Amino acid sequence: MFDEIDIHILEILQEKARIPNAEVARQVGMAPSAVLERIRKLEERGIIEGYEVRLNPACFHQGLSAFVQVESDGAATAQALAEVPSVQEVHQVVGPDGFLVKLRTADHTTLARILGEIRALEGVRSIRTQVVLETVKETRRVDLTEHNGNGRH
Amino acid sequence: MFDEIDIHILEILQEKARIPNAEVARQVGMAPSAVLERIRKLEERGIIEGYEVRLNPACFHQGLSAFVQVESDGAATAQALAEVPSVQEVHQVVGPDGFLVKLRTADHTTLARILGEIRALEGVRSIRTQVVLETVKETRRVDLTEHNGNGRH
DNA sequence: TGCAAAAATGAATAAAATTCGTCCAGAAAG
DNA sequence: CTTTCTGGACGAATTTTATTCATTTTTGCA
Repeated sequence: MFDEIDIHILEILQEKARIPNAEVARQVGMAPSAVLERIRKLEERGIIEGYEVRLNPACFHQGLSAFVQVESDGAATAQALAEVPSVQEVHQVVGPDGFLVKLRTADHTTLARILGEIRALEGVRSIRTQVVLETVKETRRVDLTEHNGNGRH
Repeated sequence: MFDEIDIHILEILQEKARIPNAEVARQVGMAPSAVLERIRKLEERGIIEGYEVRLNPACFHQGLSAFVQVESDGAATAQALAEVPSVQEVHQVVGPDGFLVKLRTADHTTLARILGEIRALEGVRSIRTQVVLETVKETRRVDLTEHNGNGRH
């Protein structure tokens, strides 16, 4: 599905996505047009899903994170959870009808309100909340180092 | 710290970060040079932390997610957890010396191995694992809609 | 080996990034 | 009430990129 040059390109983009294509070409030692072609194909194949800006949450009154274990009747709840503002992630986990929800709010007051909303959702039996004191690591990077050379998919 | 034009710019970049600056300028109805200036200042102030490519984890043998509750002696463990490959997030949570770890692996076999590694870390008393069956929502976007107009910080 | 498909190249052109002198509006100072 | 100062925004000029495409090179495979 991709070779070591693609991996190299992806590493560069993973480091700094808003970089000119010509600069990527320089770093991988290829013509800009060839690199452009490769990137386009990576996008077409869905290997690259998109490009995003990483914002500092604290600058937008979103400094408080929490995880909520939601025990619920069924999968219908997932959609409702996903639509709650401040909810960033909803994962269905193996076990007793559980969802794990990650959310971001401004402060404890807002958190309390959001938790109230979640508890009131149709089908929610109980919730257990874990407030984040400090985030030690938070990345979404994919480890590409082990993909050098092979790359079948 | 930023005004409604900055918000507009950030919304555009949040949607699609690898977009030409000239196009952003068009959308906000300003000169490209002015938009460039604003984006640079947002970067300098740390409001924009960076730009990243979003890759499809399934294409890189990272299709299985799990959350691990780690009960540990102290904060020293956090760093060790953060350094484990596959660990994407480490959060210190309020409660009995707990860390919440999010990780990504290829399959159950690899997961089992990683869990073994974590259990063996210095200071780790016990772990509880929740395997993700399905991820319903997963975003890192900041909700900018309520920041229109004010923007003090 | 040799063919066909895929990928890379390099040149040409259109578009974008970047720089910078100028201008304007609001704030602060006189 | 004017003057001065300051921060943005503008837009022209220049450098750099993006993009296209015809041509060449490489690759996979019969």
